[in-house]
Amino acid sequence: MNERTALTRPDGTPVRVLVVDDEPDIAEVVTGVLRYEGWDVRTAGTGRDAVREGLDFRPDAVVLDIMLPDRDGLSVLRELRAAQPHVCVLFLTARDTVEDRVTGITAGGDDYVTKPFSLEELVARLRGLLRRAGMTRDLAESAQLTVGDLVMDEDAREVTRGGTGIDLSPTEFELLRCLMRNPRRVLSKTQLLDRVWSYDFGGQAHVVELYVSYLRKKIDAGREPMIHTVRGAGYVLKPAGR
Amino acid sequence: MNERTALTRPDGTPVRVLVVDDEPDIAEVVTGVLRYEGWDVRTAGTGRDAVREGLDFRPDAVVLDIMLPDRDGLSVLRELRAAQPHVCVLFLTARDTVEDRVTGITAGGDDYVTKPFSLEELVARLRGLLRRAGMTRDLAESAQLTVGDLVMDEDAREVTRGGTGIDLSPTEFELLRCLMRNPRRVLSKTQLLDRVWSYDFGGQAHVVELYVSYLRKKIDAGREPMIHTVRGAGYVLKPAGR
DNA sequence: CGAACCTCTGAGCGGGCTCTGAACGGGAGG
DNA sequence: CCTCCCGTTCAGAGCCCGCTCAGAGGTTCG
Repeated sequence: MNERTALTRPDGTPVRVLVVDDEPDIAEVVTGVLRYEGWDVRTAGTGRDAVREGLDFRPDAVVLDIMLPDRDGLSVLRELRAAQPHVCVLFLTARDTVEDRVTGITAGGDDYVTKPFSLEELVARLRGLLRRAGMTRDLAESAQLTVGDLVMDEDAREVTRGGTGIDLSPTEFELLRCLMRNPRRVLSKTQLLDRVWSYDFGGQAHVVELYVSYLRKKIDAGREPMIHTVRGAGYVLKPAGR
Repeated sequence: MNERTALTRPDGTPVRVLVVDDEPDIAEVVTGVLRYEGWDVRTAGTGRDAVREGLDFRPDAVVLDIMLPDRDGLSVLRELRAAQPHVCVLFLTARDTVEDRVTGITAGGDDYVTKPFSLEELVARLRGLLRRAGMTRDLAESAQLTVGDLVMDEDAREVTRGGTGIDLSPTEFELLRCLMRNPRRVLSKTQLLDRVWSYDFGGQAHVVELYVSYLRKKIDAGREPMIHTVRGAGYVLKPAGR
């Protein structure tokens, strides 16, 4: 469990998420990372199971693959919504099915990520959904991350240090978000690779080093460093000075 | 929820809307976007259900398909008005039924949109109806949107920046409205497609880029830019300078 | 019936982004 | 002090993303 982001429902119990995907590998890895976030997770591999679990489990949010073996993800959503009108949905889609199948969905506050996705992004999107739907306890829970004088606004996709803006590329942004959500905790290159890069990325840990180097140039440039190397272990982000 | 447009009734409770359409996809997507606006929404698929829900739910406004499987939308309206004389109605009509069926409706204060419609326009029309009917709490709730020195008068369909008028085509206007209602928040091309373009639009996200380009020429021309590209994420509208 | 406008498609271009490979430097341990 | 290895950084290739132009069809309006 990690207390840093203990995201709970208004009644204090953990947020409930139902994960629906027919590929066991994906279902497992998504379930794992959400459990790690401290949420209450159940899994379904078919549309039928999804509906059954939905009625029983009453989740706050559903991670739903659009392509299911037995039926269409959108019809599953309709059925779930009939019982729980306000449930949040994060769709998983293959790249080529994005345009035609997801029409209208993001307008209703729901969202989607395309396979292959990064876990960091999936979690961020899901947190965003829950926050905007007002399903979390902490109403002050804003889209703002702060570590020392470093501030990230996730909605505006803006990062500032000491008030001055910093431009980041998508990968740099994702990497920094991961570090900022785990301040003072050493993250290994493998962990960062698993969270920030897509699960089908075949590359080496060397890329992490490279992007840390990029980040340092933009964030620590001239100032007191916040990103620290722990030799043989990984990287840490700490407020400057301490 | 989005605090930016928390539109509430005089007693502070959310505005109530009844959505009546027999096509599940349309009912779903309309319901979704209205819930996203923070309103209290119920759905009916037939005229009979609509009347029953209307008597029970007592909505402030009704989104009503004129062509229903069991009965005529206008007769449904008559029945609803018998119980609630002042309820607002936004009709959904097919293009070819506009002339004969909806004549006189707008004179009574109600409004209509033709299928296929854009969600941005539907929401705007509905907001307009409620505002003019005095059903919203905030009477200062004007038809005016302001971001920096950029001002949009939704009723007059006029846009000015720094006092000088700007001519926009219908799509450009709708796109800008969407951006102005979400200042400082990055909107993805998919989100913009879903909100600004009709739900049956099969096209690619490339169109959004094109129209953003048009908007920039008219709004940012020569001045300090307000529309910003966030690579890999989407577009943001911000007051100039920040 | 013609003209102006609007919307969308397609193609080309420019540049940012991501990753590979290699060289360099410094720490740790022998 | 030397060596190995880990980490850093540079340079560059390729790709993808976003911007823009030109033009075809459709619609509206005079």
